Amino acid sequence: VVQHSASIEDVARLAGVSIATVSRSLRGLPEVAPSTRARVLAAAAELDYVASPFAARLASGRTSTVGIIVPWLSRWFFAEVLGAVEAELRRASCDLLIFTVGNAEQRDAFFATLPVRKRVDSVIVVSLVLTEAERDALASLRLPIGLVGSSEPGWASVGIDDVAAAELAVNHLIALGHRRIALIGGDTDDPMRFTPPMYRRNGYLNALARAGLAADPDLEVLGYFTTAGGEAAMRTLLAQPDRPTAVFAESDEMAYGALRAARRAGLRVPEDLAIIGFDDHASAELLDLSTIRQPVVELGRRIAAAMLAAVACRDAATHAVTLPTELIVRGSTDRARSTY
Amino acid sequence: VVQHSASIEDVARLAGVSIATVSRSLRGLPEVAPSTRARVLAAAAELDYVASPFAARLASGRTSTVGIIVPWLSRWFFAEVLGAVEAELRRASCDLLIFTVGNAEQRDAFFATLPVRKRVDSVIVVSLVLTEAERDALASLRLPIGLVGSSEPGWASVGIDDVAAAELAVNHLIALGHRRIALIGGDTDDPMRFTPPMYRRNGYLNALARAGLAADPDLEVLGYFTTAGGEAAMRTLLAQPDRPTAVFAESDEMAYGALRAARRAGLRVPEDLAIIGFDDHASAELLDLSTIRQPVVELGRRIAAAMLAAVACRDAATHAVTLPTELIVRGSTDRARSTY
DNA sequence: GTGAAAGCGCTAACAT
DNA sequence: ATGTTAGCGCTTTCAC
Repeated sequence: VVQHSASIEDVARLAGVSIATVSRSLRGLPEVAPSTRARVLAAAAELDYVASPFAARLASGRTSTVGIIVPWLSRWFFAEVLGAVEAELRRASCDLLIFTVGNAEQRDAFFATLPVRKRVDSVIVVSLVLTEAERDALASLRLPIGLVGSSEPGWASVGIDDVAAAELAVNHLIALGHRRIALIGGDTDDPMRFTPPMYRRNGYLNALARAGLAADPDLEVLGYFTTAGGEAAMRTLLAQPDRPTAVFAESDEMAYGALRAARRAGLRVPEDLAIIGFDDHASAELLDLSTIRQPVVELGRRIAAAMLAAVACRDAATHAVTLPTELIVRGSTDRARSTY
Repeated sequence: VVQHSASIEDVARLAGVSIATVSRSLRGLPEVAPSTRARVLAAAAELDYVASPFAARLASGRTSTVGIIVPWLSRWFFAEVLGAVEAELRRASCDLLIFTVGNAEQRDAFFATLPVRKRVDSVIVVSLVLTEAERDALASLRLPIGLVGSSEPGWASVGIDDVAAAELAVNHLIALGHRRIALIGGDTDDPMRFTPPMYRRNGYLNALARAGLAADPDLEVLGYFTTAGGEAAMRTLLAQPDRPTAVFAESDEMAYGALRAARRAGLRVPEDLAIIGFDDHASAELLDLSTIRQPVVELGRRIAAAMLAAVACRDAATHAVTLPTELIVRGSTDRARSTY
């Protein structure tokens, strides 16, 4: 005989109370006599009782789970955010449901069918610029929505100031005396529409303008946010007659590719070519790459907390929070800071 | 008025059938007339109906979710496995519940309370060597269990042959003529007990023995599976009077640290010091690091498929699958293979 | 402070 | 092939 695990009725019987009292005691509701609660807790412990979450969810209408939509799981930034979100939710014993939408097909499928329906009570969207249709689709859920890396009136969001951060990076290059500064970026017309490329490019252009430097379209090359793409982009840049002396890559991974291309071309970094990235990815210190650090874990923690709060109070949590970034100078832009 | 989303009754009414028929039609059960099914499907589409998973789970007793226990989310290997598992489960419209147990406290809490109880119908454990108590705790769930990176009689598992793979790496160094070969490893006595350190160290020792080389305890240093740890370990090794000429690091991330320490010490790689890692981590190619490639995505895909199969048929899926690894020779051991 | 009872929205056994 | 009905295991009013 398969031993059926204890139900609320078993606990009620053992404690000599009704199931309503068991429910109230176990959830810590106020209107229970301390002595009763103690008896119930003891009975529950003795029977090794855990409530069935599905029964509770069905009865209460609350799902105690939040959905999170991410482009990928295995890229550093997303894995880091996800870890922070998971940790924060676990503390509130809330479940996390992950949806990866790494390509257009998955993304369209997600917004067409909205597989979160009837199974989460809030949703977090990471690093996606939403189309109007997508925004409407999410809004139709009538659930609290939290954005990481973008913002929307009426919805909670956390992010960094990508424009200002990119300016910080490019200003650093300018301060070092560079005048021909290239950009290795993402596709601002990408149908997948991630947020960073648009903003970081704007920061790049702002910094140039402010320094009175002309923006040269030849110095903007796509790196597609991959190391291989960054390498190809760098090769393209180095093939030009009037080479840049410095490069701002919109992500560290693209910067790694740029570093490699530079090394393969026999250029010294930073003497012949200065390179700065963006993220402060795990390997950036190792590769002695200057970069912009963003508080990745904090982004995840904050948005998770905001969603928990939003579900708790029906109002709440529609703030847009901007977290600070930091310029990290290493050897790829400044020989004096080199760790070698 | 908040518009309550459609329930199965609404669909039944609109289609002019009973709720049982709706349920059968929507789940694709065989005993429904094609014309009836069409009417139901049309009604469901019109009402934009989605079934409540919680009601279905409560009624059926199946949870359609698998739990996965991982040490961390943000390390490359785990993120990669997780992504593969998620993709495979999503295709079967199965949910994934993640539990990170990155430190002893979390790990103990997990096995003490077993928060998967009543909420998953199978569980995957990634890269943990289970204590007897932990194994018993999991067994007490009476659920299909799947292991990645270890194995257990009666449970499904996928992994690589860590011993053989480590031998492959060390044999490569031996073939290049090295005689003093160091090991940068994980702690085999670590209370967290991850699987790789034990096996990979055994492979290292086997290879030495087979080549008639004496194992020198001074050449074994802990790198704790981090880049910083690997760097510290390498420094320790380089400080010795009779330096090693080659190093096998049990992970690429430790190898990165070793590379850095070597560079800082002014040593040429591979001429003065050959370094080989393990994983074929995303940055390994970039850093021109020789390594052992393991089929990370396939590990995840396989174990997920095994769990789905195990839940479908009550028997099934207790196989231990070993996937092949591959020696990747790059410039860190063999100048001729250098990409620079 | 506690209990009785009516659901929550499905599935599955049984009846037709 | 379809309908009826009894749960699944909780939460939550409403009485007491």
